[in-house]
Amino acid sequence: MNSDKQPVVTRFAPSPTGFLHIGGARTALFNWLYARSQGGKYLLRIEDTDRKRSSDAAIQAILDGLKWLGLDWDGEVVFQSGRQARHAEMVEKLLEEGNAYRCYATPEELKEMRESARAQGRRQGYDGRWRDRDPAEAPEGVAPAIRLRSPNDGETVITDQVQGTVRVANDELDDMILLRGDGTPTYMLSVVVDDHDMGITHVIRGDDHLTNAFRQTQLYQALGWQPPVFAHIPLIHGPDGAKLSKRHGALGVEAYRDMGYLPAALRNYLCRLGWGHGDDEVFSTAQALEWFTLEAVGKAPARFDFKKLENLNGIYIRESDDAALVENALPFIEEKLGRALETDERTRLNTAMPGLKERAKTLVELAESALFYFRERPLELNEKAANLLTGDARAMIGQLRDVLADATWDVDGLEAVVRAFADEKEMKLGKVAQPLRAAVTARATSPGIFEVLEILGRDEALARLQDVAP
RNA sequence: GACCCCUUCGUCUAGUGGCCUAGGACACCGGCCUUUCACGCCGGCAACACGGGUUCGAGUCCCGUAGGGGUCACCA
Repeated sequence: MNSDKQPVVTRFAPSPTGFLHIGGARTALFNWLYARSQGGKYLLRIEDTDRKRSSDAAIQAILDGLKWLGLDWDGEVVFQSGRQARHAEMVEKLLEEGNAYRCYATPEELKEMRESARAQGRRQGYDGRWRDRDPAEAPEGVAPAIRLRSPNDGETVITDQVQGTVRVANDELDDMILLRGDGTPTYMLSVVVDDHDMGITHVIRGDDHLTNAFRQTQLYQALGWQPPVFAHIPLIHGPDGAKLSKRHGALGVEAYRDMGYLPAALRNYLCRLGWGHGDDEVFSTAQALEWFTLEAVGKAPARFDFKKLENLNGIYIRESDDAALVENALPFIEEKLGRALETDERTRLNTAMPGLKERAKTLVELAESALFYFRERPLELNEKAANLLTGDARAMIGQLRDVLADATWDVDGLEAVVRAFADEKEMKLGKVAQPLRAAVTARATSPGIFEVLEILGRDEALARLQDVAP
């Protein structure tokens, strides 16, 4: 597909003003998928040009989030803040060639400009008042910003891999600031210079950047550089249909981790948001790698649906192997329990896992449902369990305990005894099994009760029965 | 407001002019299985925003309308 061209290089370029939110995670995923599927490189660049709004904690959260998601990047992380000299150098070149100019307009002036433009219903933006003005007229003591002298005629066209051909009239675009009055580079300048210097061939990002792409294209042209291939992917929206952002309901990926979602499930789900491969719903990352193309990315924004993620996560949990699930669920269990699990308890957890994982959609649910195995007697009954253990039921449990004491302690042996007991009492199995479950697990739902009894062990199980018997 | 983008079941989507009386998945509602809850299986509900064209034929192409979204900083 790309055989006669240079190798693909993509990048994910978050600004460290907060955690890695779900939209960013998907952008990273798509960049990663595209680069990896093309045999190219996927780089990471932290856009910390605005030092005031950036934080080390945010940088760490982003790195951690990407690692947790399994989106490993090539090479060293590039910090944009470390490249300011290079950015300024390019502006110098632009200035020399007459493609940029100094602008002495004050913030107040600019504000006025915007307000009157809005009032008159005109395009908002800088009016170019210093574009051709003699620098000799520069006011005293004002540090100028440097603006790009962008074309006023014609149009700028982008051939976007997702959005198609998009064009805008050049007079819609004002002269953007490249270097602030204090000499620091703006985002527009930095991205272009960095993407160029890093050899980025494909810029895949949220389509909230689509309009930026026009300005950036003009900058590329002024610099005499070949613009990268653009692919603006639609945003992820919240349930209300509005852009999901840090200040609008978006959660950091660590929140998904804490809610007990598996990285593989989240990757799979994110793939299905805006991209698809026919009717395929559940597929591995390896398969996504085989199938992924930018062409198949849709143009319409998608809403985030927790129910579907949850369903997918349940599938991944069921398909996970027991040992891995023990590792993954352990932190959740220990946190709820308030203590670490002993070695033999971990073994028990592993043994119980097939029954547990069948009915959990998240690691949190999995942990919750496993707790009864490790709680200490006497168990605190939840409401439903308490309702099950009526006076009659407790009396029955007392008798059942005695017959159970002589049972062969495995699933078959236990089931045989309980069924015989129910027959003898002329009770339906459920009438016996439910109180039994309540007594042993302190809940009304659990894995198969005979399996639970076996895993719990004779002594512990009988003691728990004794606890609720009259 | 200006510019740009979008529009198939509640949600994610398949669909690239005839295979569509529109398919799948999640959710929802029934049923089966069953010691509970899940799982699994079976069945059901449910959509081409609207209006004009083009065409023998339109969910698919064109135009318009409506609705939604994004962007308009010396933020990124």
